Amino acid sequence: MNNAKFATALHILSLLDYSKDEQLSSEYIASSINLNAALVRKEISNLKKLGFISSREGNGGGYSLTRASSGILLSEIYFAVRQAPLLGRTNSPNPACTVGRQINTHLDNLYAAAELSLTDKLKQQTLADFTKNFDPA
Amino acid sequence: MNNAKFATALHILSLLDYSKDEQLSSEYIASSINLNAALVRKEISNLKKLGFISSREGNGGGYSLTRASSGILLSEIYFAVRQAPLLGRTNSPNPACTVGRQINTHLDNLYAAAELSLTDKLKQQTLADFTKNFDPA
DNA sequence: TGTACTGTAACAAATAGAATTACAGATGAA
DNA sequence: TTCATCTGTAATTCTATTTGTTACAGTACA
Repeated sequence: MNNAKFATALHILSLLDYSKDEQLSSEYIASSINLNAALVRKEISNLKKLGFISSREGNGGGYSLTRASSGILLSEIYFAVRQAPLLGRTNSPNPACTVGRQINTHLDNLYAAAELSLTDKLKQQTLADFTKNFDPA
Repeated sequence: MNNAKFATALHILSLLDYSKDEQLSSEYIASSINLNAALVRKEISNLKKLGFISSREGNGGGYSLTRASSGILLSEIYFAVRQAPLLGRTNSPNPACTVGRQINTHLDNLYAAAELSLTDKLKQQTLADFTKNFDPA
């Protein structure tokens, strides 16, 4: 995870939670994140598929949360943007070597356990918990 | 962490632990990982600085572990190769926006807590624990 | 003195990520 | 009905990161 997807997704969702009653445009969101509006729409398209966000096209349209932020776990957001193993990819080692032949199995187990401890932690906090950190000013 | 550094480092250290009494050459290690020998030497140069490995130049030279594998925590290996925040980088949001101005502080806190839960997990296992998973065949 | 190594730098290639542009389609309002 | 304002999405370029390659100086054993 060397990209900014998690930060971007959480920023988007925080904004939508923070402005619960309005539809926010991709342009507005993009200017808050300081990112291209098309990229925002792309990331939102992913978050829509997963049911976090709904959109309205056309004049006056925009985005809003579909679920209560108090029910959205940060771990769900993590899974929504996760695209690669947390600890990086593995190599394609030499099967003729005792260590090479077995290491990816052991790495996979280790990575799974490590990632689980991280997601367990993220499970303890909701989007609502996160957004209530923000000072209204 | 979208690279294979952790897997590579752990592979190198596993080999050295597995062949405790011999000096292994970068060529040998590279062929087990299926990686270029110069890259192996480069990663080893990092692990040397941190005291995990010592080397001997010249004919018959190579690499060996300097510390007992039972005293090397997997969390130490993680820190040795860590180069970016685990959950990815943050954006450079708009300071004129209430959310934008504050989000990186909150993200940093969250990232720190999440990473800690992962490293705590890795702390529970040593290199020796890891290598004893390997069947000798 | 030759051979087998490490150490390291310079460079090239491949891949991934981010940014840009463009435009079709939807929708509300004048 | 027509205009302006949006979303949705694809195509493309740009940039950074990661990996791979080559080369060669320096070290040490035989």
